[in-house]
Amino acid sequence: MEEKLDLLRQHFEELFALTDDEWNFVKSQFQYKSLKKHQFLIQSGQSVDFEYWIINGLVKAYSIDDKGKEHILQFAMENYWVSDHCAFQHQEPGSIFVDCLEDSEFFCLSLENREKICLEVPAVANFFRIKSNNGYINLQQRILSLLTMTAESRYEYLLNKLPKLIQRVPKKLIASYLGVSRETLSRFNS
Amino acid sequence: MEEKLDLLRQHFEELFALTDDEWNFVKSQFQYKSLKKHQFLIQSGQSVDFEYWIINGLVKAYSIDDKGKEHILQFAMENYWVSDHCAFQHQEPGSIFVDCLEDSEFFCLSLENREKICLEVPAVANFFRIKSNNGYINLQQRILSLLTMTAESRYEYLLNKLPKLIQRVPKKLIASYLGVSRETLSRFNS
DNA sequence: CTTGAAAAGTGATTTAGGTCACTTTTAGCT
DNA sequence: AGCTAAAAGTGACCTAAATCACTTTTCAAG
Repeated sequence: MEEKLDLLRQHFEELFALTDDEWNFVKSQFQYKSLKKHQFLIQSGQSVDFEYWIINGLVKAYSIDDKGKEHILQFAMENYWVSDHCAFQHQEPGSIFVDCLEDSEFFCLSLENREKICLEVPAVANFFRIKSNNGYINLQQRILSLLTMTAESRYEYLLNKLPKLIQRVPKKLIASYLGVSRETLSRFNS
Repeated sequence: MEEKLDLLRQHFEELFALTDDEWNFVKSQFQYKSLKKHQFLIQSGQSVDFEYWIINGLVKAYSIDDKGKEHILQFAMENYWVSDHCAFQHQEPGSIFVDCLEDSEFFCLSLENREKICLEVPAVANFFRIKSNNGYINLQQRILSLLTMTAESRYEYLLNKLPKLIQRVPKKLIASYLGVSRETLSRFNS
């Protein structure tokens, strides 16, 4: 477990250094969780008590529309953060599902503990500030790609940007992430 | 000018209180800017030296595709923050335009000054952390709406969510924000 | 008030991508 | 290795929305 916590410390310290005292306080606020492929991390309708840092593994976050179709909001793997951020932040029942595409391990942070470490340790507040800002930037680019690009060029773009992800994820899920049908995606490129 | 700065202080203090000393330091890091309708705040290809808090007025942030078509990323009015966040954060030439739909006033914050006040005043770091997180949540919802809803229901949704905005903005810009053609939007509801 | 430009509306036509139905391929599990 | 189920490919057809071309309405500036 200590090595896994070290990975998390490294992750924090990519942006801002922490003293040993600060880190010992910070790490005590996380709890560990492990899930097998196909198990759920978050389910629509249930409370969302944590945001999750992924130690290793791969998950998908998605919503299900009225016709039962799944729409992928995010793929998240090792070193990523994932949650139903909206439900988590407002402490209300979630509206999306997150489940494991591979066996996965997580460090879990409650809202209360997140606010505690952010107020106690300014470096952590700054860490989450920069992380959220980067996340915002990524989503803006995804929105622009949805507004400006054809489904085919969004696919090419993703192939370039995250080639490793494409390997690990069935194409029908990629299709759902891109907002295109499985059949149409299958007719792309060659 | 002091009243305008007071508005900014109130904006910060909606989330975290500041001492007078902190505020005096923070406010000294902003500069004022005023633009008339149709003037540009940010232009594609140019450096993006600031992020902007809008004192009053209304702007649109958009990109232009290869066919010259405009795609609206964001409308921003009083109390909103706007920039080409990607270019600003990475200090590289911008790829979007921001121009004024109405006469507008701004407080401008450089990256250097933002980092300075965030490191100096933890409440400010926490302010931007929460703001970015909320922004992230909003963009996730917009992505979901693009993936799951028809153009018509996105329009109805926007009518409910931001009725005041619809009043202030020509419908062809709303269409561009929703990712639908002007003509198609015009055929909706009635 | 007038007038020129921008915005909005509308019909006709085209098209990207969805849906349905079925086949082929691939990947896990005993 | 053999079997089942999921994933991927493919043809035929359909539809939401784009595009094009034009008219009507609204608005702002002299």
